[in-house]
Amino acid sequence: MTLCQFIDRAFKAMFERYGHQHWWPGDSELEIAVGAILTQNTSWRNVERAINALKSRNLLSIRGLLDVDEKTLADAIKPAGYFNVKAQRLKAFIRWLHDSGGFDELRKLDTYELREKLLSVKGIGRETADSMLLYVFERPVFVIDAYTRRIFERHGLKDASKMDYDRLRSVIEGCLPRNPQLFNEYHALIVRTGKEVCKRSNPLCELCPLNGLKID
DNA sequence: CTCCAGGGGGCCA
DNA sequence: TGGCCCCATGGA
Repeated sequence: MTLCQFIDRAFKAMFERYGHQHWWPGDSELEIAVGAILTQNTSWRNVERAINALKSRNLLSIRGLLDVDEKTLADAIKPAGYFNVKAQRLKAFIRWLHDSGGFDELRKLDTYELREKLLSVKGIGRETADSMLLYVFERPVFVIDAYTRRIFERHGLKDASKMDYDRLRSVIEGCLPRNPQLFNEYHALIVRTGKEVCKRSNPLCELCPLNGLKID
């Protein structure tokens, strides 16, 4: 099957298996954005602990993150790992967010400009920027992560795991209508499928809902 | 014990 | 550009 056929059928297969994922888990724009930074190369379970710690210390607000010193912040987010770099990244992000006038002001920018601005913040790379664009700002951006690369590679897209981020993103986006709701559900289903059955340690993926789907 | 998890920056050829 | 190393906790 073609790449676009695979993309279409894969979504249907994953959705039939797992249903609506209700992403991004988080009660506010800020919580989603903070979670996007904290989850860099880190299990979501550990991120939840760090977010809960931030909440219990009343730090999960723009004011709170702006005022807290980096060492205190690092101590609070310890369970998420890389706590020193992530404390730096959160501080850099929150300063930028504040200086930019907050989420409401940033929403006025077009997607391209907003993406460039996000990428200019130290500690926000392409995946983190795209996660925020999709799940905070509801823009039709397809998030590429390790699960996405692995699944596409396994199902016949050669070198998907090595392909340039933006190239893979545009290839996939080219097969889909620019619908933020669809992109939201699609990425969430990929992560769900990756966690559930298509792990790196389980290349056979016998229970994978995508079994039998192959790109030519 | 080892491997991995919803990456990104710095450095160097 | 592309490869390598560093960051760090907690579960399997």
